[in-house]
Amino acid sequence: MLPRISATHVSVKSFERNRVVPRLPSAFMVDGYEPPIIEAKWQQRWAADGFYNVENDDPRPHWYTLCMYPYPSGAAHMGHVRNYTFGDLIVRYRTMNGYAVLSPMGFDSFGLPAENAAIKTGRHPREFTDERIEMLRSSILRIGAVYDWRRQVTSHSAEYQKWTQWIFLKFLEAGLAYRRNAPVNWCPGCQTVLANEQVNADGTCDRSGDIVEKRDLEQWFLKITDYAQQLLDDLDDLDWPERVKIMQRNWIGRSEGAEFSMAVVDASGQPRSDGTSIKVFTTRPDTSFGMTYAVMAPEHPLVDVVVTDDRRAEVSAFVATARKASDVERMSSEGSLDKRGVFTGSYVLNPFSKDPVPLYLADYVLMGYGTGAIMAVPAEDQRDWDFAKAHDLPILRTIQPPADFDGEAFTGDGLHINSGFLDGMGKTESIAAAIAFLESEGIGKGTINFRLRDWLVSRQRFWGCPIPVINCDDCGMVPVPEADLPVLAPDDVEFLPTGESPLGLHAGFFETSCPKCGKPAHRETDTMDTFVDSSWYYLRFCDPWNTEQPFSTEAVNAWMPVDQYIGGVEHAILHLMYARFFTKALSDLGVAPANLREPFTRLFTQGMIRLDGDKMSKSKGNLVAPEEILDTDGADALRLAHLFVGPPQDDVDWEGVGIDGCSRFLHRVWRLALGETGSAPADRAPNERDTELERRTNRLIVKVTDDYERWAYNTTVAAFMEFTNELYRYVQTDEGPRKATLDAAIDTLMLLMAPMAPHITAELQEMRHGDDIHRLSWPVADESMLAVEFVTLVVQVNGKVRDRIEVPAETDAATAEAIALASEKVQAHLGGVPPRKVICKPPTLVNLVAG
RNA sequence: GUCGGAGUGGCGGAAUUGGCAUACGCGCUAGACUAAGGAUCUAGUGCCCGCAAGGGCGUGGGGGUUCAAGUCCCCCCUCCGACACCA
Repeated sequence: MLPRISATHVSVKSFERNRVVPRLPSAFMVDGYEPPIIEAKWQQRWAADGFYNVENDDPRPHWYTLCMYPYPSGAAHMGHVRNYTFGDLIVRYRTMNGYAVLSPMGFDSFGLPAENAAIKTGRHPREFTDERIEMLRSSILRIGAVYDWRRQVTSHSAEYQKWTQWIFLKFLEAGLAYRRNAPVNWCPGCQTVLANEQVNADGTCDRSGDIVEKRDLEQWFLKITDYAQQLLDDLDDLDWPERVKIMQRNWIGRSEGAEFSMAVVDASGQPRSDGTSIKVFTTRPDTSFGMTYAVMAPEHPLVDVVVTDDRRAEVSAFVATARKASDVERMSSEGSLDKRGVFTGSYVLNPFSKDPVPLYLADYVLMGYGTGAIMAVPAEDQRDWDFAKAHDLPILRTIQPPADFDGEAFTGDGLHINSGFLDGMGKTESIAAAIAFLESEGIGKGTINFRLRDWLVSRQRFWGCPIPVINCDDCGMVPVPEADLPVLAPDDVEFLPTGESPLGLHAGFFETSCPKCGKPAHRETDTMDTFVDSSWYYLRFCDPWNTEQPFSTEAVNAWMPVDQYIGGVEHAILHLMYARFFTKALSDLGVAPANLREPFTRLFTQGMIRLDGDKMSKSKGNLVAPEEILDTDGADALRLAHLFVGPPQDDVDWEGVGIDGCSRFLHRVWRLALGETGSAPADRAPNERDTELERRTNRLIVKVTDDYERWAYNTTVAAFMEFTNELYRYVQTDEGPRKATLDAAIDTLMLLMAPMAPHITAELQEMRHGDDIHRLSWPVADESMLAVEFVTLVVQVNGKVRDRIEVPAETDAATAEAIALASEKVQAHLGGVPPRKVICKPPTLVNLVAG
């Protein structure tokens, strides 16, 4: 019987035509291991028997394993294979350890590719998406991963959209969702707004190549900044990779400082009649005496007020340029700082020195951070230094730099000078004193600033979840009543290559009536960022059948928080931050349980797959398709290869993934388990060699269990190979194997390998014993068999290994020293002189320090 | 620029707590089986000197701590990733 292999790989015609050697299972002719056949068999059985479907009231202890739900891009690629291999082995391992494991799968099914395809082909994105979901689903099945498919969630389904919109309305009601004008990326070629990820690094449009501009448009935001401090604080308790936590901390960007107002004055220090002042934020209020000018962002609302008439023309020109400038131009103007700022003609009064200092506009000050204006202290800030040099502004040191300091701005700590009442103080002390001064003067206070901005969630797109709001000329913005949810995008739409969302052009969707007054009104045509969908899907998995609410608190309590979340490190910031924000907000709104403050207890971020150093992706055209390997070497070999290639968190180069070695190993296991290698087993009392193998078997249980717990899967596979090599030697000895010993060794190996190579172990277990390996319990080592009888005593002279001696494991220090000194090799290196010092770590090491 | 991660044989990597560097696999070499081998089995394989016994060197580079350093400390180099004017 031939294994089922797709015709293109074995047909003689294709062989001759392509002159390519077809990829055949390396050893299928010599043993009965035919992965495509047994894998299909077991996958069908797992799908049919529902063993991995779990109920919320399952009496076993609960465990929730989740892989980040994928965007349905078609057949699975190697990144999926890697991700789901990790997830699946945990599901199977935890199940064998007696847990009820929730392992759901769903699809992040809104997004641009489907919409772009619709524009290209005219097909509705839903059709396209549903098709892709089926492709991905079936190729995930072929990896052998098991899920509770009853719980599948797709973000474009009507039910899911209904609850996404319901949650949005809750946020709106609570003031967590709001609308305001914001600058967005506008592509003049496509006549539409672009998401940041659609803008290339050089500031051009991903699709048309036009230079993207900034435009002000009404946009929807979610108030994640309300949670900035909590999002920062709660990171500490999460069992997450440290680098992800660091990235999140940096993204939140908390900084302590002070905020204070300065009166706008003329050159002589006379305040304006309207009493205008500007507010600045600084982290270094202690350096205020060194402020020799101040700067506002070009977008600052007071620009028009403070600019003097003689400067107006120049300032207006500067503001216009700065606003129009793309990010590219802003960056390329580096080095020409004189052109990146302009004097307003006004001054502000330095409240510390009481001196008037010039007020500038410069594009290095951002409206979106702090107050949009700064005090400039060139002596202690390098950007201010550079700007001061370019504009011939004075520089006054307020901190004494060390004698050997040869830099420009000095940002370190030191004693204050030229600083009035702060003179002689260090940094910490003077910051406190400066804040106290601002407060006593009533012009400022200590404040905390975050870099984190509110989350812009509106997208001018069709293929996303519509924002459930109606705009009425009389009533303004009116939420869609809950009974009318979900608001769904229409089916009969035309996709034009203009880039404009078809929702606004579709009268049936756009034209509606106001739920409040009943007059004609218009639907909101913006849809939500797909990150909104992925911010709560893990909650829906707990209760996917609920038609009354997005999920019940009981169901969520049964599983949340996720015990193990697995995904790519590319989501380290946005997705994980948004999901954490949603969990906290839903908890505060009473939708999620009050005590659920974090969604993901443990996070694992896997490395990327590269090909010759490049990130493997469809757009780069360097994909290695898993299908071919699944058709030949099989899913188990592919899974093992992914696990064996290196530590799970590291990036891997596809070249290094050794399928052949893993396939060969599985064939070896197959032949061993079915007695196709070595001498016939005998029934006998255990001899020394048998007992040693039993000890090794028990040690393997300990080693592998430990490895599973600490994600050291590459060394687990190595241990399996090592053990199998040992068994080969064992069965090939003259006296042959002892049946009971060999069977126990192989049975144990099967159990330990089952989560990683689920098909072959299931098949062999069934052939050997007629039962189902995945329903058996994880093995426990026999403590009495873990002892080691003999160990190698390493003898060093001056730290260099000079001899190795087998000694009983219970050898004590004195004996070890005596044995070491008795070694001829050691004596030769000591040169007959007794050692000056002896370090003894019995029973494995003695280091003799020569005199 | 700032922050983070990494650098070990020809290659992927192992060494969990400062204690035998290079487990396991790939590749390569030799042998066995064979009509044949891109199958299978067995053995060898860090580099240098040496017939061998043995010796020397060796974890990006330089210094240090220690009886002992891939592992700890300081400086430097290279590569990768994230954020990029955040006051």
